[in-house]
Amino acid sequence: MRADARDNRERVLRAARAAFAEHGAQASLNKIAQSAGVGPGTLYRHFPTPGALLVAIIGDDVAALCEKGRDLLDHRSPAQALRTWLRAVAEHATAMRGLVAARMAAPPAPDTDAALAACHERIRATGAALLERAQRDGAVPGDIEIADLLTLVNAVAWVSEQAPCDEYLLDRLLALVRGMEPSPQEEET
Amino acid sequence: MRADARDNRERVLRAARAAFAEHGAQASLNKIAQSAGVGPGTLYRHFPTPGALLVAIIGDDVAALCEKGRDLLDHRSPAQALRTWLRAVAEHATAMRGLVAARMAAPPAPDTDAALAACHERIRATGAALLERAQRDGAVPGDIEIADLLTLVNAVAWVSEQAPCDEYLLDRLLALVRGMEPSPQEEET
DNA sequence: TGCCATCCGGAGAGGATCTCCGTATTCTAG
DNA sequence: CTAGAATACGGAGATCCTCTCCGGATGGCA
Repeated sequence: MRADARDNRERVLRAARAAFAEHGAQASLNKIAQSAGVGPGTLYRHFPTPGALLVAIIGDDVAALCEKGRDLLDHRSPAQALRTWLRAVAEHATAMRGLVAARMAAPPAPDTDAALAACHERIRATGAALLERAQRDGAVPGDIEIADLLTLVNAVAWVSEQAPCDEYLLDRLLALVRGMEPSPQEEET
Repeated sequence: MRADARDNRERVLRAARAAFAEHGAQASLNKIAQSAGVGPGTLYRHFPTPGALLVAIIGDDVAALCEKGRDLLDHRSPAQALRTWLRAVAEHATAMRGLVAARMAAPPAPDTDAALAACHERIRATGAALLERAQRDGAVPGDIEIADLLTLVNAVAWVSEQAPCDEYLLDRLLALVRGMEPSPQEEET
């Protein structure tokens, strides 16, 4: 890749991050290109599909979530570790303001970009380890599947950001999920 | 209202129902007007805001849900009555293909149309009666609030329609909600 | 330094939302 | 029945968005 192309790619990515943080998923790709100082053609050449842009933006965050999940495998309370991690997933999804929700909430469809599917899989595998540990511990019902749990968490994150005026909605909704009931003593890590 | 205006309003409503059923929330209002045989100006005069069109479309369905809720108050199992009704709410939301999700999933914000807020309130009141009955019966934890429960159900409905290939996703996700665990013997009404 | 593969950027097609206002139609009063 | 007033229609058009295409600029290599 040529040096100028690499520069432009970085600038677009920075602009996209800022735009999505401010306007949510309905940020105009046009304006992202404009605020990055490139033409629309350049944006679409670097990121042909919305999924490509999404993966480029959240790739680092996904890695961070997976690492946090690995760390939490050592937590003394498996159930709390799972809850803490799922809450981090939800918060991350909320921070992306619908960008994640629109593309990642549901399980991958057959036509999903391969890179996006890979993100899904990494999150799923991390969550599966935490869930299995909590289930072996007996703290979480055994009939729960990680894919459904993640889908539900994403849905909760999505709906929470529809009501930005209610900052506790996310926590209340998470507490409505089986296996996510907070114990009074426990606090987050 | 003039007779021709009333006719046009009905035609727009029919076209809108069909379009939303086919294309989901992102149906083009332009094409709705076109398929109704009216100009865009006419559509926007009758329904100045998206909320107005939504309320006109789902008004009847909301009434039907409330009536179903009243009927279920006589059901022998309060918990199952609540579950059955919430599933009906979710199915209705799914049938609207994102139209409801986009506008009704979250609690009403201060700037919500009054009519839309009224729909919310009618659903909430119906659900509150069913929930309270189930809670008195001891079958559902007492710390659950109906507004949160409905928000969660709407979120579940929204995410389920993102994955149309998985027809059981809605039921699996609902089963993940506290107080919604199905008992093996019970069946729906 | 000069050439070529690579990349840029903006014009523009196509489509959506929403507004405005001249025109047409319905209703009503005489 | 008719004429005027009130009401409603509808489409042109302003504005924005997505996405494509290609002439021209530019970086990297021999």
